[in-house]
Amino acid sequence: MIKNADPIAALRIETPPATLREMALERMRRAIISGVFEPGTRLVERTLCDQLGVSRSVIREVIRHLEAEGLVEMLAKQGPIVARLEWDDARQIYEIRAALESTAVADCARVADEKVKAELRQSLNELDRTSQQNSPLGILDATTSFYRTIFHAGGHTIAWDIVTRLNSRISRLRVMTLSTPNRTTSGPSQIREIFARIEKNEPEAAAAACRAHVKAAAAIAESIIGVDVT
Amino acid sequence: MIKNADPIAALRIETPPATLREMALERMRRAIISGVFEPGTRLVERTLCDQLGVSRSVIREVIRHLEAEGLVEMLAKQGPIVARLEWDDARQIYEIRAALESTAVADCARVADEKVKAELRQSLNELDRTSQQNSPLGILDATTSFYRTIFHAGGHTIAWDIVTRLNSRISRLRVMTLSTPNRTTSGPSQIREIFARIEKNEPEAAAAACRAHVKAAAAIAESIIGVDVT
DNA sequence: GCCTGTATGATGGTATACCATAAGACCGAA
DNA sequence: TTCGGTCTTATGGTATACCATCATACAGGC
Repeated sequence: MIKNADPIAALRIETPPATLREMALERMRRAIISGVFEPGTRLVERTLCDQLGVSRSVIREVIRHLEAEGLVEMLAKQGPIVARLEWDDARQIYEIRAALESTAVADCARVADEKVKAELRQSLNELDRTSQQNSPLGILDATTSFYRTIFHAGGHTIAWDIVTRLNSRISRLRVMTLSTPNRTTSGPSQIREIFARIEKNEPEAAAAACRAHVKAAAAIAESIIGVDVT
Repeated sequence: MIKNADPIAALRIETPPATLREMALERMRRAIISGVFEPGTRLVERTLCDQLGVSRSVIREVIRHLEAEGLVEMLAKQGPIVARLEWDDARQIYEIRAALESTAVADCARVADEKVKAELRQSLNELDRTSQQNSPLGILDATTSFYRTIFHAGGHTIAWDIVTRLNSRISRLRVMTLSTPNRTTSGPSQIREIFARIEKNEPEAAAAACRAHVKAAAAIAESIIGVDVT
């Protein structure tokens, strides 16, 4: 690391990112993603004020943010609700993920050095651990960190933002997908395949493996929710 | 069209989308995209209140939305500024566009019927007209409508949202790119190539043409702003 | 009994008031 | 002249007040 090349920068006092709004945003987002608020649930502003202990200004600004993220929908004359997810949207999201992730994986395979590979290996171990424990949330975290490493290694920070946002929109679906019995075993093996190709620096093969992985996830998702999930 | 199969639906009174916030959002977005507010410009809330004639609540919620869109950055303890665009970000955006647009183009080429092709042809005519007039903004509109048709024909509505949002972040760059002399001629010809492949329903060739088009745009953009645009 | 009109309460849209803080101007002393 | 301190003010963060509107419930007439 070359971090201490600039010791002066290290002196900077970190401003606590602790505006009420940011905290509320984080809580709300997690609440929606983790399913505390079901899709379609009305988000009554004054109620949220009580629940989060902040004023309506804060709540409303948070809702604007979540709206732009696609996690919240505004019904005219009725206010915000947790966005519903139609299968067609989910299908598209999986397609986009396939495109972005396979591109990132390929680039990662091109440039991956030992350091990156070590990080990936660590995520894989975490993945093994969590999938043996049959912990969907843990698997999700491990998978996330695996892909985060890949995207950042290839310099795809913006694509990573997009993927993160898309994933939050299908989070419930992902958890359900991960709970599928055969997924618990096939998922990790597919990810291992991606890593194997990256390790050998084979961009095309890695990308193909990645596309297969996403495609499999999409297929399982479709089989679970079939036509629509409200 | 089977529209009048349900004449009752036609009775529905369209709710005017006219909340102050939505109007303000639209104005602000256009102002930023069209360059009325330069990148880095501070967006002082009270000033905007006067300029738009609305209250701070509205302005702040609009800023939250634009922040989530990536058009506005928040500086801690300083407030919002118009997002700056680093070349690396622009580079990534062009890459993502290449991935999403080529996928959409390929799908469009697979399913395009006469109706879609007619729409595309119309956009192309518009493109010719505007590029002869040397009107960058007109060219942008025509190109946008060309791609919108493509994305919607293939059912890529979410990808279209993403691309739209990404494009707004590099809008200034796009206008500058379009003003380049050789771009004025090469751009339309590349788009015509894409259309020609779609017309013949050749997905692979269409996608390749699309990638070439985006790549060329990115190259010109890079040559213009080189290392960074603040 | 059902339909219609009305009243009331809940809710979102909008505006404004208050506060803490940080940046900049100003001033005085070494 | 320059450094340090203080004061002012601009600004964002937060809370609250007010209003228009919509949904629900209820009452009355056919």
